[in-house]
Amino acid sequence: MTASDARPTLPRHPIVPPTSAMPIASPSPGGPPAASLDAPSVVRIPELHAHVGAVVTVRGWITHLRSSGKIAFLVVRDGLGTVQAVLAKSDVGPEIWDRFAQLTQEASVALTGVVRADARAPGGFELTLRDLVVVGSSPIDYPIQPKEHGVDFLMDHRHLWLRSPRQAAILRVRSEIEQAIHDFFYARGFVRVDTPILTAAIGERSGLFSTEYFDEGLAYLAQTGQLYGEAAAAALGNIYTFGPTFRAEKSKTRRHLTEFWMIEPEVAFADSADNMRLQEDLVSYMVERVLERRRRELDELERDVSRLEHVAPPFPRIDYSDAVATLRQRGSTIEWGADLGAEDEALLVEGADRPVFVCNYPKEAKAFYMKENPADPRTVLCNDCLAPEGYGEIIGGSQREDDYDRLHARIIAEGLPVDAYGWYLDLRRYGTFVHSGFGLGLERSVAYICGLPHVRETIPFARMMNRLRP
RNA sequence: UGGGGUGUAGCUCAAUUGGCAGAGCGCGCGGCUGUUAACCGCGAGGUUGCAGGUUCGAUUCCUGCCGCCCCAGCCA
Repeated sequence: MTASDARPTLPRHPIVPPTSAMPIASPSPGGPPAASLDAPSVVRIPELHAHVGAVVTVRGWITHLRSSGKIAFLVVRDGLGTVQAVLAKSDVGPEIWDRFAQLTQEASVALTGVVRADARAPGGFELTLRDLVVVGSSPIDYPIQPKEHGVDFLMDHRHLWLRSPRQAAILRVRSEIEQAIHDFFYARGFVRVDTPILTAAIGERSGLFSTEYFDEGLAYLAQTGQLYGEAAAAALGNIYTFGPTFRAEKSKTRRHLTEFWMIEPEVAFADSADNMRLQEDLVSYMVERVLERRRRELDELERDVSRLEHVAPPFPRIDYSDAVATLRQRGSTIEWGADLGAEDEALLVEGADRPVFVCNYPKEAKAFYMKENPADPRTVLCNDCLAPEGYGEIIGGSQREDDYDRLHARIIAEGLPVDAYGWYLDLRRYGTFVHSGFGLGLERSVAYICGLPHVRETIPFARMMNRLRP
């Protein structure tokens, strides 16, 4: 089975403007923002520049307070941006001045004032206050200060940590990547298929979470939607799944979560080479979208974007056997047949300016459903996609075994319960077809693109061995 | 699960050979009309992770346990 070399191009026209904050229409039904003190329009902070000279209201949370006797500064965050407001005692009278004195970090407020361009203000614009209303007060013990904190403390206060600019930037990039993935597949005619989270024992065999399931015994939280995706590919041609997945492995590393999000495309009549082309196109598009639309967030994260700008097809392809030879030359003690260790992966990708494919691993190192390599039956038709800068595996993919007898034999050889795989084997009985797919780890991809040291910051509320709350 | 590290004020961290428990930030009070993690003065704030041992005396040395971090394995 060969694939066309022609690659469909994605539509370049953005679906939404490439800004970090969408313009929000004025809630006043009368039309354009009014500059009247009687009816100040509510404005989102990124839009303030369009209201210079007008009286507007900004609603948000206090992030910082500074007072200098008769003049005061407060910084407010509305979720889309931050702006400094200035309060002069002589301008507002004692009542509002007293209200300022009672403000605390993270109190929610409505600030009304005149928008002014001022070089002394962070961001270039500020609000000269005329009125200040406390919407929700905040006790003085808000735990997160504008200073360094330890990771454990921050994770314990994750529900509040999210409010910090860095964390908000990460979540914006994550959302952009998710949207880019949907747009990528939609443009190529893929159908999104949602696969079950509660399953009977099936799929890969390492740690599974279980729960009681009525009279059916134990149900397991899905580790992959792939097998279901294969069934859907025979119905729809090109599909992808996008959802949470669960691993009860006792992994404590910067690359592991017990609950993470995975994108699993499955393509009918695609071989392993087609599969890798799809992977490099997808990863490149994700990076491109973030570079194009989330520059501000990458700046906030101090990401070295030059490390992302070369990410484009084709990615280098290294055969597993060649990789082992290269690694041994560079001093690794790896033996043919073993999976690549983290150190080996780093060594292989060293100096690469884009992700690298390692192809066709030994059969013993990989899952039962991967298709035997006709050119070297010791190996299977598969690939890992290794991100540079030490981020490691962000994708694992393979061509699937489409021969009934071989698949049946592999299930037996692995000691898996054949009964449970009856429906999966059916896919090879009723019109078997060459097909391939892969699993892309969302959190690892976000960590790579954002340049983060640990996946725990790439998801709003990380689930790890020792972390179930908040 | 294995290897390495770490645990002291709300937070981030000091504490000499085993000898009075400290600083910065935050918080309270006072001062200051352009601050940028503002600044200046005063003040409150401690079961030194837990249990035991050595010692005249333990934050410091020893044993056990617990939490967390990093690395490895499993994987995305």
